[in-house]
Amino acid sequence: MKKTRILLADDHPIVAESLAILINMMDDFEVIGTVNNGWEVLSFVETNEVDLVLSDLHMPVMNGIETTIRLREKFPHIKIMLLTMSEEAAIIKEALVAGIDGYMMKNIEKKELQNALRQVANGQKYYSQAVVMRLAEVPNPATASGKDEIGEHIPLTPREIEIMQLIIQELTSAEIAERIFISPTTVDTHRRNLMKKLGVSSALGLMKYALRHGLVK
Amino acid sequence: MKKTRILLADDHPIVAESLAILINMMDDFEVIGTVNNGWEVLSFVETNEVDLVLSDLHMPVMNGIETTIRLREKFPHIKIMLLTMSEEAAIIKEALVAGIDGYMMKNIEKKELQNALRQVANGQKYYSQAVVMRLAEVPNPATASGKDEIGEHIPLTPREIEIMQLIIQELTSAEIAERIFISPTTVDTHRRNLMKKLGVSSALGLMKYALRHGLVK
DNA sequence: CAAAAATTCACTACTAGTAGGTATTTTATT
DNA sequence: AATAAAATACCTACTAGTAGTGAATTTTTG
Repeated sequence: MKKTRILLADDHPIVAESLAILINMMDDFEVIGTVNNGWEVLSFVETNEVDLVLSDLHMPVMNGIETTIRLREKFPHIKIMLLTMSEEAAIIKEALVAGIDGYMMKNIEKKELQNALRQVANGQKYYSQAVVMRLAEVPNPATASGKDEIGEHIPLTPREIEIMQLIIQELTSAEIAERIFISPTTVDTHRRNLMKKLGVSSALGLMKYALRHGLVK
Repeated sequence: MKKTRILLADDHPIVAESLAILINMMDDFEVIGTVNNGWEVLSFVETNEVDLVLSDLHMPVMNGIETTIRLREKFPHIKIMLLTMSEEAAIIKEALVAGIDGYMMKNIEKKELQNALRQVANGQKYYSQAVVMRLAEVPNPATASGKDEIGEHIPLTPREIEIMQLIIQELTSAEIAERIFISPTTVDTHRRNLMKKLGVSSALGLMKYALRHGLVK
């Protein structure tokens, strides 16, 4: 089986070297070169057969995104992954628009890196959890704080969920009763039980809860 | 090597069946059961050794997110992946908050599914490209149709917007009046004008409009 | 089977919201 | 200054939702 030929781009020699060692330990990849910036990437691929570029985002002469865009123009078949310290959403989005094949944080483990490389070499995309979390504006469970905004989970019965969804569809209690063949007073009972359980005092409160907990789209 | 035991949850039998066949063709996974909704997931895992739940998002009795939350409480070791048609950012975010291990569109290929399953079974997370693209608010090059369901834009006055936001915060007309130093009857007038303008007939309708048009977060 | 949970229904009472109409004052625009 | 748009305010009337309590029945669970 032919090894995937990787070009490393990083302005920190130590990082590049250790990455090269790590990758060369994998038996389906080989690092065929390391360069220090985007310009060198472009000139390297002119004269060498490269399958995948694994690049840092921040580089002195030409950064990873700029490099991606230019590489895409002349060598659309070459895969490009960014390996970076930055988690800024704006930057991640730029990279995605530029057509990046993968985006990872530098704190990943060997195994994950291998998976990521395989996936991208295979024509798929790869984005690490931290990237997705940042885009979703969800605090990274590993990195930070602890409590999240969703609040505790309160168990609702199937019937309650059903009725809540109908309430949110703006049906009146009478209409709900007709729809599911129960008495209007029963609907009101469920309604009150729901509000009491969830600690809200109106249909709006129910809707907010439902939205936060994915009970409705 | 022990196979990873997978439980499928999907309310469409055809989907579940074909998925089961597909997965059973992989030699490191086996489908040990298929169920139709979230409740059945919860009862199934009570009596069976399940390593990974591969679930649809939209299910009649209990949807994928709700299921995730409840499963996390009692069986934190079980991996959960959502396989769905929905690409709505809000839903994806809910799923992430709920602690989902993977999120994929239903249009993926076998190979990608296998990668995803391996990755998650291995303790990592997996998110398909469409998911990340949606979160980044980048139009998916593959899917990208264009128009979305936002509907026409109706001009609201600043005061109306202000009052609508207060309504959505679940303040009563009296409270709103007190807050912004006008008469309760005036608040009611704005309220009615809003509903008439937007063609809705309740505060819930107002909230839905506000959500669709980004007037509230 | 027995206990617990869920679902069902009814009664009363109160209140906030919905619906319609009308009218004055203030602010913005030409 | 004149007109249009927005914001203000009140009236009546009706209705749907909110709140408390109590209880019977069915389903689920141990």
